[in-house]
Amino acid sequence: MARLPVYHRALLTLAQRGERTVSSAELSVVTGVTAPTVRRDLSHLGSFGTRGTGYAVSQLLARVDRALGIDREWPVVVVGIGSLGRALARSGNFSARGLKVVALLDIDPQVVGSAVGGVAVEHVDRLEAVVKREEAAIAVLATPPGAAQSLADRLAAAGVRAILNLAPVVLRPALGVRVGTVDLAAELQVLAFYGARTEGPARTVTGAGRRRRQSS
Amino acid sequence: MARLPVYHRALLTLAQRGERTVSSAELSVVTGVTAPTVRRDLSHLGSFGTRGTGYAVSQLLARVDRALGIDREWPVVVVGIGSLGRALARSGNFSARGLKVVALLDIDPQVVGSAVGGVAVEHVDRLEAVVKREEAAIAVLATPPGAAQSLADRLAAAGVRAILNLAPVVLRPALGVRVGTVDLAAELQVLAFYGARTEGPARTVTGAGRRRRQSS
DNA sequence: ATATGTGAATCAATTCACAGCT
DNA sequence: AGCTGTGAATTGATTCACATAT
Repeated sequence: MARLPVYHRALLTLAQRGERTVSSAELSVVTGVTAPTVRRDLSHLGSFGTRGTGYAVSQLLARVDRALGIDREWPVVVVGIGSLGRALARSGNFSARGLKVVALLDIDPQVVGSAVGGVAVEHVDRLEAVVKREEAAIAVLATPPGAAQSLADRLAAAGVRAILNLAPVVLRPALGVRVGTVDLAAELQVLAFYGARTEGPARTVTGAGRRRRQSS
Repeated sequence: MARLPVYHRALLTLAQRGERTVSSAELSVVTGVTAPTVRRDLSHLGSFGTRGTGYAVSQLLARVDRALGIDREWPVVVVGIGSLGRALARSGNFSARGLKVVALLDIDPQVVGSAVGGVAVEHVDRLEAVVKREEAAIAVLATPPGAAQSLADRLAAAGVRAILNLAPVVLRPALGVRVGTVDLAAELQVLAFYGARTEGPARTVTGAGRRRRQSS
C-alpha cells in the first residue's frame, strides 16, 4: 500500500505532539486522504480502532511500522554517485524511516575512494561483492540512462529484490525483482501540462506519480 | 496524462534511430505499457495512426510534444538549494524536455550568491520578485519539510501554478495550484515493503508513485 | 453522541475482442 | 495479413451509507 509511508509520517508527528488517539477524520486532514479511505486502509491493515473514540496512536503506529517493515533497518546500496546519488547518500531523511545507505558505487575513478555522508564510494566492478557483503535487498539506481539496464540486471543477479530507478528509462526488470521508477523531469512535465492549462481551481496530486505496470 | 513523457522519450529514441513508423505493439515493448492502453492513450490524444501500418513516428512525436507543451520552454524556479536542489539545478536532463531552470532560491547566506549550473542562487526573500521576473509557472520545492508549506503558499500567491514538492510533507495547496509530491524515502519504503516480502516473481511499478487526490 | 468497519454502489482505468481500414 | 480505433466487459479503487460498538 502506497499510502503507508504517509500514515507513518502523520502518526509520528501526532505521537510526538502527545496525542493519544486519532479519528479517521483527523487523519484525513493531515494526510490528505479521505476519511473513508483512511478507514478502509487501516481496516485492511487488520488494525482495530475503538468506535466512538478513534485509533490509539501508539498502537496504530506500531502496526504501520510492522507493515512497512520498519522494525528492522533495510540496507540500501546506491549506484551512481552523481549529484543525485550524492544527494540521496546525504539525505538524513532515510534513517528515520527504516532505511540505511550502506554502500555507494560509481564507475568514475575520480569519485571512487572519496566518501559521501560517511560512506566510502567503491568501484562498480565490485557490485556483486558489495551487495553480498551488505546483504542488501534494496538498491537505488542514479546513473545515466544508458547504464541503468545492465546495472539493474547485475543487481538482480546479485540478489537485490527491489530497485528504485531514478534514471529516465523504462527498465525491463529481472524475474522476481520489483522496479520503481521516479523520473523527476517527467513529473515536472506532467505538472507543466496540468498547471499551465488550468485556469480555475485545481486538484492536488501527491505521493509521487501515477504508476504503470509491466510484467516481469 | 502521466504516460505522455514516457511516450515522448520512446518516440525520441525511435526518431533518432531513423524509424519511420511504430505499431502499438512495438511501443508497448519500449514503454512497458500494454498495447491496448497505448492505443487508447494515443487515440485519446486525437492522433490518427494508419491501420495495417502503425503510427508515423515524426507526426506522433509532434502531437505528443504539443500535448506536453514542449513547443515552448517552461521556466522553472527551484527553492531550497540543498544537495537535492543542487542536483536538480545541474540536471542536464531538463532542457531536452521543455524545462529550464531559470532561478534558484535559498535562505542560507552561505549559499546565496554562489552559482549552480550557471544560475545564481538568490535569497528566498526575493521569491515574489523572482517569480514575477521569470514569469515562472512551475516551481520545485526542495526545502526541509518545516519550510515547505509557507513557501508553497508564497509561490502560489506570487503566481506559480504548479509545484513539485520533494519535501516529505503533505502540502495543502492554494486554490488553483497543482501540487505533486515525490518523496523518495517513501518510495523506497514501499519498495522495501514489496521487495522484501515477495519471494516469487514480482511486478514492476513505474512512473513515480501512486497518487492521492486532495481538494484544493 | 461519536466514530469504526464494511457491504453495496459508484467511478476510473485497463483489457478484451473485433469491426473496419490499408 | 496486419494494425488501428473503440464499444463492451472486467478489474480495481474510492466513496456512500449505515449497522454496530463505546
